[in-house]
Amino acid sequence: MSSQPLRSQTVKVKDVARAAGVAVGTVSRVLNGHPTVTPGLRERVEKAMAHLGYEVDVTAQSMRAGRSRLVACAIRDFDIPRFALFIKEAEAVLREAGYTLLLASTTNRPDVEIALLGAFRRRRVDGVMMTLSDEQHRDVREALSEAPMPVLLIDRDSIAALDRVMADHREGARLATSHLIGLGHRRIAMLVGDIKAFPSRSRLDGFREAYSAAGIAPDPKLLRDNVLSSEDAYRATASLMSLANPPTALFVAAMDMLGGCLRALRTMGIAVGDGISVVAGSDSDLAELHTPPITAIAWDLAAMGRHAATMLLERMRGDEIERGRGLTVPTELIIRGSSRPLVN
Amino acid sequence: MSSQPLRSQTVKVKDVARAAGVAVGTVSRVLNGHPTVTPGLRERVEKAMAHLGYEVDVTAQSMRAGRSRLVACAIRDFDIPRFALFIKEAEAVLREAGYTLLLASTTNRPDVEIALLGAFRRRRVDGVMMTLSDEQHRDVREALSEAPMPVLLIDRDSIAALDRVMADHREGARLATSHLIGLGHRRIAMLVGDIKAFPSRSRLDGFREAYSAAGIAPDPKLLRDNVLSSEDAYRATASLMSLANPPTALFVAAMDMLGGCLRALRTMGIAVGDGISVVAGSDSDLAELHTPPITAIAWDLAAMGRHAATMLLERMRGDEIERGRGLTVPTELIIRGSSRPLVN
DNA sequence: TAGAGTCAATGAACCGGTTCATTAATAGCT
DNA sequence: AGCTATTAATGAACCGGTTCATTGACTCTA
Repeated sequence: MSSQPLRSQTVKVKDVARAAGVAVGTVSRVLNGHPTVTPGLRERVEKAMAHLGYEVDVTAQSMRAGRSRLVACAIRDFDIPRFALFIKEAEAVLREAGYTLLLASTTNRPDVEIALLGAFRRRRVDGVMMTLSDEQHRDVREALSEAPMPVLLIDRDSIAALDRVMADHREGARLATSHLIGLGHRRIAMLVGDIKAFPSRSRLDGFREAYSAAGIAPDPKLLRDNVLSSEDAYRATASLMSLANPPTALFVAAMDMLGGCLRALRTMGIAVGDGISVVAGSDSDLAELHTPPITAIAWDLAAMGRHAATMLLERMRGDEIERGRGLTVPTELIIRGSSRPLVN
Repeated sequence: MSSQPLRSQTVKVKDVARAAGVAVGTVSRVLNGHPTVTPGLRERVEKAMAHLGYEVDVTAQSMRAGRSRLVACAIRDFDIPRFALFIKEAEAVLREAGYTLLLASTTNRPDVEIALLGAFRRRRVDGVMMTLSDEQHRDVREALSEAPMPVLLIDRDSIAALDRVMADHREGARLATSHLIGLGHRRIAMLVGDIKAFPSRSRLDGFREAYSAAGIAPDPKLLRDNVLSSEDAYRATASLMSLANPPTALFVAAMDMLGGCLRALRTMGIAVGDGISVVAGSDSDLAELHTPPITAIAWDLAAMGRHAATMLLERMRGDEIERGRGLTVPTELIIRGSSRPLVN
């Protein structure tokens, strides 16, 4: 105890071994909690490590082991409030299990998705969770099938060989649409995102299912897809409300697009509830606290994040599990004041 | 071109070298774009790499180089909508420069912050950007000063030796408070987060500055600190409005706490604007689209993210720059309908 | 007491790149 | 032609851990 702990920068297992009077193999075994180490020796090694301020070099461990204890998460845009919750919960579960989360944005482009998968395998990432811009894209599917590490899809379903965590958007959309039809609405406009991806596709399915269950048909002119930004939602709403025969209800099914829609209605002087009924495809403070409060579809993104991380951990552990498990989180409709009976 | 590209899994520089009829050193130099390679050889090596499906092992590169091309971002809670924007922009700048972002949540706890710094250095992370729960915490400061990689503080200012990117919360709060005082308000309640951290501390400074500039003193009973969750905001608002002599204006200065506050006001049947003036410390869809719209302080978090990444890149590049640069992003007050003249 | 069996400890080899001292080839100059 | 200067290419050594065949000490049994 005479000297200061040395600069940990340059302390290696070899130095610890020398200080403790053991072989490097023994230090390594102490480091990894291997059981075949005599308690006395273990203590001596641990003392030496503490005294020298030893810190293991994870890059060296990774290179030797061929794995990195890194899990990558690539989503189309993490500037989506609800997605942050997903990531937060997934990160907590992964860190608890000794993994570190690596984050990247795909900007919803197939070429970026492919490039990122390449970057992840070069980094010897142990697992990936990601969204896909287009589930049918050939090159992306090829890149996925060639990936040496397990990949879990976030809110995507069309690759049966992979694990998937989804929300039941179809049921949510069906509930929302039935609710509006039940209130007498027949001309319901729908704003969705990219139909090539699962969430918008299944929302559209649910929408149509509700219509056919009621024995009526939706007006295709009232459908707006590819609504991916606030500005898109603003424009779509404005154009819909400018139609000669405008909709009586607006189902803003794309995630986080309510703001743009409400902005347009306000600009045009259309009152939510009275002038038009509105249902949001995802819940938010805005939906809850708007006047009137907005009826919305809700699901547990925190649970989705936890499930995603847990499933991926099981897969990385190499547990004997069937290939391609799909887990669907339920959706519910929270009825508020923005959806009202149709008055002639 | 007779055979299929081989499994890249096991192709190493050695294999590429053999196939191209060159030494491993040459392959390495081609890989890294080193200039001293004859064009003909370079092409042969590149052909061999493509044919064999060669992929570098980044963990091996990291171990040899002692750096990882990884930048860590640790913030208290990334389930804060505006923060997602910061991360998104920072990630884009970093990826452009060849770095990958590593994400972790500190849950605003010093022990987690210290543990994460340890994990980052063991991973040979090249740079860190992070928030701090308590800028004066001794152990955290020690861990920071011992960090071998550059660290940039996000919205923190008290460690002059480190690079920092901040928002001008003091000025924002001063503007907001002056605005309310100008409208005749004297009993302004303030909800802030943790005073140990820069944002809340400087907001409080700005608040007091506005009061003293007006030659009056705030009522200390109307200050609520440690408002860190929606529930905290709800309770703080409810308790303030239940006072015998309640405030006439509410300055919800903590980030993203407007929802909890509005929920409490709605529950108590107090009308925003008429019953009480409200100013939000951060802008949002909710603030903009509420009825009435909420006066709010805004700043450019995307720019903060870009600046943070850029400054960190400069530091990692080892540019000759002064130690501890601080960059402050301006704040502005967006006046909307929720802040009204005091009527007696 | 000799021999077999058990098990902790050892340390060289290995993971897959990069680096750099050395070698070889070429160009330039007188 | 002969010598030097310049530059490309080589490949062994190295980065810092982990692994595993081997060693050696000790226990147990006959």
